[in-house]
Amino acid sequence: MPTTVSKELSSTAYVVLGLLASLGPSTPYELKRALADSVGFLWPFPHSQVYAEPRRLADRGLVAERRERSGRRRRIYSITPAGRRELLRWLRGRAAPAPELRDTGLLKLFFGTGASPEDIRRLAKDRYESHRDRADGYQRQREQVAGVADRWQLKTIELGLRYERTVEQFWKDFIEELDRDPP
Amino acid sequence: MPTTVSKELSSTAYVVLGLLASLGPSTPYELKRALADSVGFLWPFPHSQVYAEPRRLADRGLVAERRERSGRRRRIYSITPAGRRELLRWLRGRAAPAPELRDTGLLKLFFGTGASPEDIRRLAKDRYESHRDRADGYQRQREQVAGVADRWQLKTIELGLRYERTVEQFWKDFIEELDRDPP
DNA sequence: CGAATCATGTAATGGGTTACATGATTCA
DNA sequence: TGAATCATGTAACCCATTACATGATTCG
Repeated sequence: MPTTVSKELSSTAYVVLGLLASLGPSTPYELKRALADSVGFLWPFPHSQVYAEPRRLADRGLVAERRERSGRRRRIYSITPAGRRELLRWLRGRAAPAPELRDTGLLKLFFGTGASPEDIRRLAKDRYESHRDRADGYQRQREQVAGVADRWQLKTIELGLRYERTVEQFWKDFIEELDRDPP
Repeated sequence: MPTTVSKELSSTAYVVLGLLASLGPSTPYELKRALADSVGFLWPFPHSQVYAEPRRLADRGLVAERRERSGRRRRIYSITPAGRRELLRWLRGRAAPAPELRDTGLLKLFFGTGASPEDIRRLAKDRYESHRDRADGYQRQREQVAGVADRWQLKTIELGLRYERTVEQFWKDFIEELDRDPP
């Protein structure tokens, strides 16, 4: 059971480590819940991962696994000292280059010459509404957690909000441009 | 060799289809080049994929493969009528929900309570510069391709630019906030 | 008490990333 | 002509997604 870290862990792994560090010992299901109403908006993953990832981390000695003694015998994971060290090391290290946009709506626009003007218009409208709704969602979320979340977490929500508003505005402007200057 | 599409293709697949549709018959390496200076900023993938993906598409009958007769016998791919139909179908369909942020810098900020104030400051500075440089890159790219790219492609670059400026501004504001109100 | 829904997990598949490898060309 | 760099490809591994499955609980 080597505690040496062969290569950089996945971001999902750090999410799990981070959650375990702040929640204390947790079952996979508790991780899933915590994910849903905290980092989930930033780094979501399906619930199968909250079973797989802690197991991988346990193999590296970064979390410890024990079982309930009672009926269900659920697995309970807790972060180890080595896990805390690794989390901190990651936190202090340089962030990987920011990801590209990877927005399928934009991708469609890029190949838009193949589509009809109505298709483009539908796409724009669809994207506009979708980002507007998400921005509204962030705004509500920010109000809801204003009391409980810490300063840094609030900041991340703020960037989410700014991002969605930017994209919303982009599609809005684009629609108006289409009206002024139809293709 | 069934031309029926069992399930939705990956976005990477549509990038390849779209490129083949606009470039005409191409070798994997030509695809790689085209990717690098067009959609690459939107949907990048490593060059191993420009070999793997056309093969997958060929299995579905969406592209045709032939080999050079000369020395290298390189593979040359071209989009088939079925491929064009599929590309168009995708273009006209609803876009998948926009992706989450998935920004590792933001992720570190989220777990920032574990780090020291200096760590946070370093992170902010690093992210600020990185997004600023990328925004500058988009601006140059927009000027360079202003003549050749079509209207929709220019639009996608514009969103890239707006996005990067938004994030740049976020980290800039954040740094100033840290100065005003140190943690 | 029966049906939803929540809770809890495993299996299979496939795509993406990384690493490995080796021809060709260019150009100092 | 030798060293970079470009061109071209394959292999292996890992992780994420999807689908499958079945206990528990709630609640009408």
